Amino acid sequence: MPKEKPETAPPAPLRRRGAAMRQAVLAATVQLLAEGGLEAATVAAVAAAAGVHETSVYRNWGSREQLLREALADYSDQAMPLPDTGNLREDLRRLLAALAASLATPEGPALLHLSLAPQTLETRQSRDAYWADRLERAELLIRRAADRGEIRPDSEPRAAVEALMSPLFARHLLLGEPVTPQFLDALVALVVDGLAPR
Amino acid sequence: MPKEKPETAPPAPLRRRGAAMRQAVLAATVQLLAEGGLEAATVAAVAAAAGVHETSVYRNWGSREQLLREALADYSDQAMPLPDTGNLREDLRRLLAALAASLATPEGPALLHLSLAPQTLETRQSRDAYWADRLERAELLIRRAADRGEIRPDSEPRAAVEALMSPLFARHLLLGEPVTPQFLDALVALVVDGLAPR
DNA sequence: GGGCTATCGCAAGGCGACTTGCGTTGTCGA
DNA sequence: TCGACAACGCAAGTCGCCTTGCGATAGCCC
Repeated sequence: MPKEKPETAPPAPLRRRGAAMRQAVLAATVQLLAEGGLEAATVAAVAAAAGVHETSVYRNWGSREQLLREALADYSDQAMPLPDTGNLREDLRRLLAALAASLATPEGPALLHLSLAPQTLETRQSRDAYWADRLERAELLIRRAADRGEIRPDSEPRAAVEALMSPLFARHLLLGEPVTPQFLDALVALVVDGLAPR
Repeated sequence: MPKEKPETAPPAPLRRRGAAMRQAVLAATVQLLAEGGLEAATVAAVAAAAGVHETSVYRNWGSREQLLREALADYSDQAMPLPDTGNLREDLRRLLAALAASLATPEGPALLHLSLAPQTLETRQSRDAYWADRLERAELLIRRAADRGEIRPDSEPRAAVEALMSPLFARHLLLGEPVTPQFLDALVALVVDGLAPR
């Protein structure tokens, strides 16, 4: 028994079009993704759940990859806060904890895995931009600390950010190890010490 | 014209079996992988190149994933040297440079991508073990430096190793950025400073 | 309200991964 | 040397991803 939004849709339109259809498909995708992970969200399953034909999915998104990408982009964008406590170590701890938490949801690994599937030139560019943006936002924390004189001015924020964030990805993708608070603390301590004035 | 090992194989067996067949398939896999990357190494292509039927591949390896995994494992195992120059910074520089170089070959990304394909419990365990082993070997460099008194004794080698190696993976997998010598230097400098006595 | 067009449903089909049942051939041991 | 059995080839078929051509319809504009 399919759920119906209690809206002004009396007998439910037999054939949804345009934005309504896209919305339905994206919603179905997110739901299947959350329930059964990546492999549950086949195009056929999504189309059936959305009450839409498979062809429409391909016409609107081009491929399964892009469908999942867009569904996840809609869903997980406000996942990286920019704390500003006035203390670099604390800022970094909070940022990384938030990132680790979002990676621990069912959608986190799905987003990661999508990011590394074989790609075309254009999807690869948007992927690169997506992650580069996330790194840049984290760099802000470090630059602010530099402005405060908390760290030495000749440091390389980019290297520090990658040294901090990449291990979280690697633990999920390659090591299969959880990101413990202890590990996070050790990581932050290492990098903050590395940035500190001598 | 197929190459023949100059051995005691007079008219070349029309139907290779056992070890001979496995060898031929693995060799064909590595070659296709190096030539055309992951997507070129389809099961049909590998089987054809090896002069073997597709069915034999599935009977011997179970899946394409495992075939590629085994082919790469055979191929890329002696890729992580353990330098011992007596200087931590130099040791790390060499280790990471070697790792970056091996990731820059056609087989490098293939190995990475295989490592994160959806896995069964057992393949995931062997993958975790594979990478954990590589991290542990790198930890040795840091422990030796600790023994030499080059860094402070209460440091966390594990966090340092992950902070150093993970960015190389992440650049390949998520950022699509090359690992430049400058970046490597900045990374090593950051971590070595973080480990140094105050 | 009637007509037009972009959009959608549908059927058919290709491709690659993977499976299964059966016929065929190597190869090793009696 | 000659079976016998394990190992391979072959054919047919399933499933998921993806494409294409055609007919049907929803929705917007007049």
